[in-house]
Amino acid sequence: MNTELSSVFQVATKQPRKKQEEDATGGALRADARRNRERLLAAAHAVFSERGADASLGDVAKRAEVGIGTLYRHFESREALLAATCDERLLLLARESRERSESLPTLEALRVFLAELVHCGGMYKGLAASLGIVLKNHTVGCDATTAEGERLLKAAQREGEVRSDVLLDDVVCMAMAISLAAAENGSDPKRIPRLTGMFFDGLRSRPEPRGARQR
Amino acid sequence: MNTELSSVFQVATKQPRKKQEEDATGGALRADARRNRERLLAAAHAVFSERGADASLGDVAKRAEVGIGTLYRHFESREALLAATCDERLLLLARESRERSESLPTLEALRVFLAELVHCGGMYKGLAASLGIVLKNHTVGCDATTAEGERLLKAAQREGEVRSDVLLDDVVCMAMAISLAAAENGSDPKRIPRLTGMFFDGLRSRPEPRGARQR
DNA sequence: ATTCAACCGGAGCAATCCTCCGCTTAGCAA
DNA sequence: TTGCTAAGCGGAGGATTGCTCCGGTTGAAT
Repeated sequence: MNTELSSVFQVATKQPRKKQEEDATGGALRADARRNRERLLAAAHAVFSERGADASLGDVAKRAEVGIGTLYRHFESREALLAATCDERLLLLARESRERSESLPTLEALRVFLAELVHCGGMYKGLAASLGIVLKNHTVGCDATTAEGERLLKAAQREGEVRSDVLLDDVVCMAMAISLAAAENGSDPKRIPRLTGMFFDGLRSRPEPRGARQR
Repeated sequence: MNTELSSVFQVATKQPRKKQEEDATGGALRADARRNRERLLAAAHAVFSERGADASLGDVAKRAEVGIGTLYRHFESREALLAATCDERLLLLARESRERSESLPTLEALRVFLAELVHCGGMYKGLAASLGIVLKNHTVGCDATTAEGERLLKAAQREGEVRSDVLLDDVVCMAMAISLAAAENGSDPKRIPRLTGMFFDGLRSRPEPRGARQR
């Protein structure tokens, strides 16, 4: 939680040794390095898919037919690797959300965004637990998703639809929780929409002062 | 994380070998066994307090001046040990809640219960991540807390104050999430009440039909 | 005092994480 | 082509930790 989801903040993501210019996609790498990076990503996706987000990194390296040292050189930590592995998906999430928000009311766009985030947390078993840390890795996808979330939230708040004191981290955290709950075995399938809905209602600005309504 | 908070359900808690009659408190144990059990609990509390809920169990045994085997004989898993360690606290939580609910409106009692649960999740660093599993251990305290939560929730639902489709697990899960968020370093102190409040608003029955309210 | 089920303890195996450093090679310049 | 060297490779190995197993010990009932 687990493993360690003890301290939930940090920054991470450091490319090979120096000169990473071309951002996290690995642009300025030597040919062999680039090839290995791609192999690692593919292997990671495969292994995480079938064994969960806390699979052995040794297995990932093995599957990529690469030394464990190589894995660690490319990805500083499990979270960095996870972030890189989810990158495309997150990028897509952000892009689609942006498009959607042009034809949807802000609040609705935010709701779908949240639902997608929850869904993303279920990408690999156990991913939800570290989604918070993962999103802090400055990957193209992570940054895009974070930015988009911030944008939607701020907009909804400007429109008076959402409590003004809520932070994006609050939202991310709740998305994690919901993903987590969804992963419980024996959990009924309606739980996700139920929790998402509840959370969303709580997010909204209060229409009436509230005190009223007895019993 | 999770360590490892991958699969979140299970039952656990099995006393020594057989004849545990007197429930989890360890009534029918041999004198030496009982003594060791108590030492382990004290040590566990100490170690978990200073190193977090995912501290090495070897350290716990060492601090208790007991073999690691003894630890595992008494507590089947880390979660069982955690549950036993939190037992008193949970028992108190349940008792106080019950008393409180006699002088408070149900909804308010439920709110305080939730807040207390969140607070309890912060008892040891990293405890929140496994609170769900921990509560599933059939300890006196766990059972009492679960029962009390169920009672309050059901009552609030009967009174029409809370959505009728919500389950206790949903509530526990959200409490975990909030505890978790509170543990982030750099997290502002107002986050807990904010999140608890939001969650609570979401929990409540909707007064209006739904569609209404524009903007 | 005798007996034995219950209990103790820690050696030891297995799984992981992550670092460290000697060897290899891509890619550039002459 | 050849030579050079920084960048990259890879895996041995130290350090943790989890958990099991079993020979030896002891409480307590008779």
